[in-house]
Amino acid sequence: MIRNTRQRAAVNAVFDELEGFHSAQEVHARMRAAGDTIGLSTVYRAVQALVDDGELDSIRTDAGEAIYRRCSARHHHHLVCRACGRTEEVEGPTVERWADRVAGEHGFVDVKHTLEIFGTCAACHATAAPTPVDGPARQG
Amino acid sequence: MIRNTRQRAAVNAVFDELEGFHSAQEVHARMRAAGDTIGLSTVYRAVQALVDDGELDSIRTDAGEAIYRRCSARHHHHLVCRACGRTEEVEGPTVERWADRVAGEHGFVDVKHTLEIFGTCAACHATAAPTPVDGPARQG
DNA sequence: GGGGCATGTGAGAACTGTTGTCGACTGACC
DNA sequence: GGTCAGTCGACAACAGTTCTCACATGCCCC
Repeated sequence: MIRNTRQRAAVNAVFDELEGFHSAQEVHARMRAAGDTIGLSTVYRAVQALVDDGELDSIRTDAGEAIYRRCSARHHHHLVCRACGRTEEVEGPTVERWADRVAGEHGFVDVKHTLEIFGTCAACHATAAPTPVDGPARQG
Repeated sequence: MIRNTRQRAAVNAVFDELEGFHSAQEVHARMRAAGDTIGLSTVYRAVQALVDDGELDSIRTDAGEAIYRRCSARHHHHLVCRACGRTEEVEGPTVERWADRVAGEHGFVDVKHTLEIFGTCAACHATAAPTPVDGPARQG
């Protein structure tokens, strides 16, 4: 039996309010700052449950930290500003087809792929800013 | 001044011998097993230096561990078997163009992207095997 | 070839993000 | 309201990585 608890709903609500990707630690800190007494373990559990339910998408930063974002259910990719963390969902049927075809040509089955695009958004390009979300160590 | 040390050359040599992706810990264990007295810190330093030099490519597993592989210099992506860790380099000019175009349409500049394809290779598909290299938590 | 010194090394501590543990709590079903 | 499995929260434990610091050594200059 899966319960609807106050804590889980609260974590869910936080992602409703937030734009872009945020780490579990960040969500925890934000909730504690807002007066919520939720534990860090609970935030991790709630976030993972939401990922399992398909409510959130998770990616890993270059630093190895998992970050999360409320996403649409359909398959898509992310265009992430490495300066402000702003995220756009983008769809690429071309890429899906290409990935499936290439995998098939090499005899691979049960294929999934990860694709994230990192760049500097127009707004941040004008004003140099710090780097909350790291891009890839190397193009690959 | 960057020195040519025995240790750095040894780490480099290990990747010459290895196929597929391997973690720093794994390389360290392998070198120790071979009688080398290299320290773990040194392996991390050497590996990062090689990544900086473009000699190695690094990606993160879903578990957050950084894994490395000797790669060709040109831009490419990886097709990784999640059962045996076998890796194929694949090139996708279609994808490169798509990523640049999409980023451009959203006003993003200085764009880089990560793309990894995870699947089960033909050989492993026949024989169920354990999972040394995790795929993505969710397609994205 | 030898001296000097900046750079690299290695062992282990420290740090960070994440997961596991355990007693207490609580929401759903009766 | 009673029962009990699922959940909570504090904290310990864990894994991967980075930092520290005393010591070693490769390279430049003579």
